[in-house]
Amino acid sequence: MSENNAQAREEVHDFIRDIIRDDLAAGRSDSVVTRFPPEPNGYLHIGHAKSMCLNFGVAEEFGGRCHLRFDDTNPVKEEHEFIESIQEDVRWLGFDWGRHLYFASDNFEALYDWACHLIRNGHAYVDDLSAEEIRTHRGSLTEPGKNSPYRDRAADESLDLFARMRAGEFSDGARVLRAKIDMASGNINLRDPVIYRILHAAHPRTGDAWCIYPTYDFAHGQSDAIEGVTHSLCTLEFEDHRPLYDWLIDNLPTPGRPRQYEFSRLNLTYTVLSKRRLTQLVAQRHVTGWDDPRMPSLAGLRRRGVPPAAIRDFVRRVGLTKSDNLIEVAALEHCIREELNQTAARRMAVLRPLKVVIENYAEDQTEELEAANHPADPAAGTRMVPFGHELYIEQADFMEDPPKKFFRLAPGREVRLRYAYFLTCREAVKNDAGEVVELRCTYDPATRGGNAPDGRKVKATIHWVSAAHAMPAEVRLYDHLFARPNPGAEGDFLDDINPDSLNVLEDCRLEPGLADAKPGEAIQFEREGYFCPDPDTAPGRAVFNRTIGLRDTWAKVRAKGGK
RNA sequence: UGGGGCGUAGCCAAGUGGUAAGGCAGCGGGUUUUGAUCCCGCGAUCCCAGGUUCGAGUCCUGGCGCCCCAGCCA
Repeated sequence: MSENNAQAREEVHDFIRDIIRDDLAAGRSDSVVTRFPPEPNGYLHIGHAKSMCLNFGVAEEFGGRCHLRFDDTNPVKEEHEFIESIQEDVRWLGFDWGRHLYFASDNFEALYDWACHLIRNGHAYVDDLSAEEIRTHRGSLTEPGKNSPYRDRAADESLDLFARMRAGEFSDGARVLRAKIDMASGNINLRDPVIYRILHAAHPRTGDAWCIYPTYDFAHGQSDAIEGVTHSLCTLEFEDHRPLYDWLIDNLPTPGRPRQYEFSRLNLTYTVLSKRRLTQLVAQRHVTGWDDPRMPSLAGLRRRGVPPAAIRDFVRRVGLTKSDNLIEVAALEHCIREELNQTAARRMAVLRPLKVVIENYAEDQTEELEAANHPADPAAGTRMVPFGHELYIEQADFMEDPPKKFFRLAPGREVRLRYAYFLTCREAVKNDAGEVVELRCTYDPATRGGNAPDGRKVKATIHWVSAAHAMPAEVRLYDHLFARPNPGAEGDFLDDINPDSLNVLEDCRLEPGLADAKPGEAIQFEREGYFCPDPDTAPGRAVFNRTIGLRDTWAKVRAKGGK
């Protein structure tokens, strides 16, 4: 964490920051104002984190400011729920817009006036063509478009019609306002783009005040200018819009001259990051909601237990360019482990319990053993863990007939119980089905704490929990939501959903101190991974999420045929 | 056959004419009371072909490949 901050303080270099440095040096700007401009039609995801880290990061590095602005120009898709969740997520990621919270809808009146300005100057006209007709007039990628028959109607007539559009005289789609640019342009965005449409829909903020709404192109750059934004940073798909962005600024009496620059969006393997697809996953119940821990949404990552610092670090590491990219989730997972390794307290928890009876440990005896909260950080202190005649260990830590490289418990084998004693397996008790259901073992009282006075070594240390003191819990294990690296690359992305992305373990046994774990608190279950209490936790029902497992080289050895 | 971008290792990514950083993944090895962490070591004819230059990933010319654009979405 402290290391991340130290790195963040070093001067960051990428093409956007180079441009800004140049702008400042050349006097093209004397300050830096950026903005993070979500549309409130869904939850924020890790792709947005890249944009936030850039916009808020740049503002901080250059002593400027970053606004949070909602691009709320399409009432049919936008909802209050999203306005709330987005603010929560931005704060959680660690960013602060101060008093600079804005809405494009705050500018509706100014935008309307500017639209009239355009009409008066012969730069816009009301078109009576239908959506279908406009489309056919637009031409194709290789053929120029045709002028609308209404293109040259008098400014006064357009002004009158536009006022009547606003007054609600026409139905949805009956007319639109178009910028008058060039129907033959190779850039389709310049073929008289629609800048206002009729939408008889209630807006989350302006209610029924309007029935015409500006399009993105007519709201975004102007809002930038009104707010005094100097650098409008967006993703590559808007590169084609920049000539229109500039054209509008050039033809309107805007107070400032914002410049748009584009960078490539983030893509992750085994993940889907388009709002359309994420919305579909939620709506069709493939996940439990936007905050399902398998979702790449910030709400999902938060519930999963991913620390915001890990996300910021990840974004820093993947860099900023204009190249298309598909980053391996392993890179994200590395950042999560790195952060959690430093911050998470250690505890013991048995996920798939196997009962161990210690024959030479008195049935009514109990003792408390000291365990480090973070072996690499003495300042984290220690805690006392109860020990007794019956324990639970991990089923995977015992094999009746172990392969050569298996170091854990087996009949006749001795291992160390972490922070406790050496333990030797004497016998495996089986049920009628032939499954091992209990281990009869003995311990060596001389090895208290985990070291043998005679210098005897063991090849493995395993975790355990006292049966009499254990706290029962449900633990949810997650895997990638998609089974293929690039979901939907061939066919429907829904067909690539991983059927085993969620594995619920209902009968786990936890070290009793875990009853005090706070919601969202990161804890390492030793030898298993990083976990955190889920909000589904209720009195008498503990639920933990596995944020991510520890790296598992044993799994690799096993997979390589070590069997 | 239009317009706009992008091509450096399996995945990201530095490099701005002087002889290919770094991270992730992978593979070896060491330490270890977490098969974790930590530490050490290993990988590139820079999309291709010509050209300019003493010298090219960087400059020029010509190709090839990939991405985005024909919403009254953003």
